[in-house]
Amino acid sequence: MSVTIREVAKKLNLSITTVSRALDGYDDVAEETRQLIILTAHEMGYVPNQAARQLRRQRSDVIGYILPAETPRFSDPFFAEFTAGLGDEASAHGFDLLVSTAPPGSQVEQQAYERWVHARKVDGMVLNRIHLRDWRVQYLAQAQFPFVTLERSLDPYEYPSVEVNGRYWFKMLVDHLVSLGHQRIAYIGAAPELKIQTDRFDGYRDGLQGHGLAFDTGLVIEGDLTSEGGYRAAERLLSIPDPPTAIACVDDMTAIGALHAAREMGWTVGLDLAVVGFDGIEGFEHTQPPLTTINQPVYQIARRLVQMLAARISGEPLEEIRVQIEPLLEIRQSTVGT
Amino acid sequence: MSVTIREVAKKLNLSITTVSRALDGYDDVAEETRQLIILTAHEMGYVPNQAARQLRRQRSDVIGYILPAETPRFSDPFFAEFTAGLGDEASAHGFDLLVSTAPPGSQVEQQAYERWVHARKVDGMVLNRIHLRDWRVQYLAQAQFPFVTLERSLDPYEYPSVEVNGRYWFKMLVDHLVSLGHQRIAYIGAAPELKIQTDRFDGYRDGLQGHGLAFDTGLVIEGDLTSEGGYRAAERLLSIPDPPTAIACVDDMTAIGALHAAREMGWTVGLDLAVVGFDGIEGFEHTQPPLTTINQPVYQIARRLVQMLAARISGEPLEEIRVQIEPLLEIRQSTVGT
DNA sequence: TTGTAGGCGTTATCAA
DNA sequence: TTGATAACGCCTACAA
Repeated sequence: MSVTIREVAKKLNLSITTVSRALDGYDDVAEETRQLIILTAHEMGYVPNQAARQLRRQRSDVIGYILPAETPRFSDPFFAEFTAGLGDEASAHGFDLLVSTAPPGSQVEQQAYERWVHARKVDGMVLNRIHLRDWRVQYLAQAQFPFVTLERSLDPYEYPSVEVNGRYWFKMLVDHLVSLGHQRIAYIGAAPELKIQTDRFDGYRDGLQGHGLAFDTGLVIEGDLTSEGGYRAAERLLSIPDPPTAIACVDDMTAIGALHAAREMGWTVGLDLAVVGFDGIEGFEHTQPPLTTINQPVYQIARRLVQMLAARISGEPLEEIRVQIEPLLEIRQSTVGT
Repeated sequence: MSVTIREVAKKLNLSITTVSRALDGYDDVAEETRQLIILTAHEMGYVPNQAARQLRRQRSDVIGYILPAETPRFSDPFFAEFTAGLGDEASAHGFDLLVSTAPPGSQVEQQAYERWVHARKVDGMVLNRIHLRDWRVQYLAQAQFPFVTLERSLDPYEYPSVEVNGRYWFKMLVDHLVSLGHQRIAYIGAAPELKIQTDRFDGYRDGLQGHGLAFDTGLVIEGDLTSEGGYRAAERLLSIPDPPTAIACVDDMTAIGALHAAREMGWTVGLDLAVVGFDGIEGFEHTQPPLTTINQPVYQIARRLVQMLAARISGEPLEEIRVQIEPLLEIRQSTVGT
């Protein structure tokens, strides 16, 4: 076993109280004593036991993130970039990051939240892929447990969040497509209970309506936020008698799949077909062809979330509780191919 | 605060012992009592406090991974895929994954190891980017703390690891290049203390020697395993009077940078210049042009490591302590462009 | 089959 | 400035 505070105290003929306080930097320990303690503790290789400290102080200095995915995929670039931001900013605040993965709405997910939140394994949680009505938000809000979210549910609670106006910016994408002359614009979406789906789909319809274009349910397909889903959906869309000239995808992963399908079916994306995504995932500017998208700074958003969470945990007031992030319309060759 | 075992016991007029045992599935509790306890505990929303349990049982059910990077980048595809494997397999064994990031050899790194290992925040550690002599390996081995590594240091300890024969497979890359007629083959490497650098560089020289090609120090540059490093190195290599016709890169990220630099300088990679990488990072088959590389299953490797670590932690014997993984030579257009 | 009690290693209260 | 001592919540001999 490791060396305990008791052993350090015994060696110095001091009480554990004094040792503890010296090490924690209280000012009611004689400077001389403090130096001696610090030195000896270091020499003996003393490191405070985290479990004991945690039990006593009622906090863990850990924040948690449970990746909401059917099949656990940290390697999805969105999650990778998001997790990166969480990890980096957490370190900066003296927190460690505990991660896991669970299918949304599953038993596993509930148990994970219980184990972490209720059992105090973490001091705060980060959520994304929020649902219109989200049990996680309800659970955490009711438990009065610190948490932050990317996007907000409709549940009426006060909690810090970062948002991007998906409706407004998706409309921008449609505007862009229309300005290029497109009239038949398809939409590949996601599960209807997801906040981003609702928002972006609304933006899609706003866009059509704004230009007097008819809304055609035959041009709307539900994907699953993976490239496979995008692939299958695009395959279907491009096989109908009167195929669309443009495909607007709810996110970049979906768009990648659509690009892939289109290429395989002999279309030249950027010329006879336009494809757009939403997210601005790093690295996706190198797809073939480069993808037109709404670029939101995922990494920065994650860091911002952790900053807010840290403030929440330490009880500091937040200047802004609902942060609005402005993304950028990034026009690339998937819509304006040479 | 959350509800404690004591409150459950009080409510049922039972001792906490009985409650504890019933919940932990011991068989010396009357079936009737057990059912009642389980029901009430659930109703009251009781979840055992992790800190207390951890303090008592002397384990945390957490495994740790500290990302060895100068600047914290979880979004580097290698780390993303690696972390993905760790997280997924950890879940499967009932472990959570604690992640952080620290510059190799830094104070921060040492402190992180102390905090996690010595202070028992984790039950085991996963290491990669191993050095020829690696203080982490020495530290953990001497502390008799469970850990596993991707690649092995030369330190003489017994510990589970997964390896890929970098020397052998890098030679395969060179063989491939030579078979295409290349005579001036450059090498962009990494810091010399890294095991992968030594191995792969040895393979590079083996390759040259095997074909009677001279080793030219002017064609060797040290990169840093980032695409920026690869970019700068390739820029220099392609600016010398008698530039190489092929560039072999120590890893895929470096190769991406090299591709980028070459393209910007007007070379057509695959035709007037060949570029190869090493790692087989998922998604890099879509670079422009697709990258010839040694494809090692990073995700699978990570999972295997966690399996071994889990066995180590629970004290189960390991059938194999040094696992050798066979990667694949993946020939793509960066060497055989159309 | 159930209960009592000690201790895991800290921190914090209070007294000296 | 320092020291006894009581929690924190749980598990587990051991006793009943």
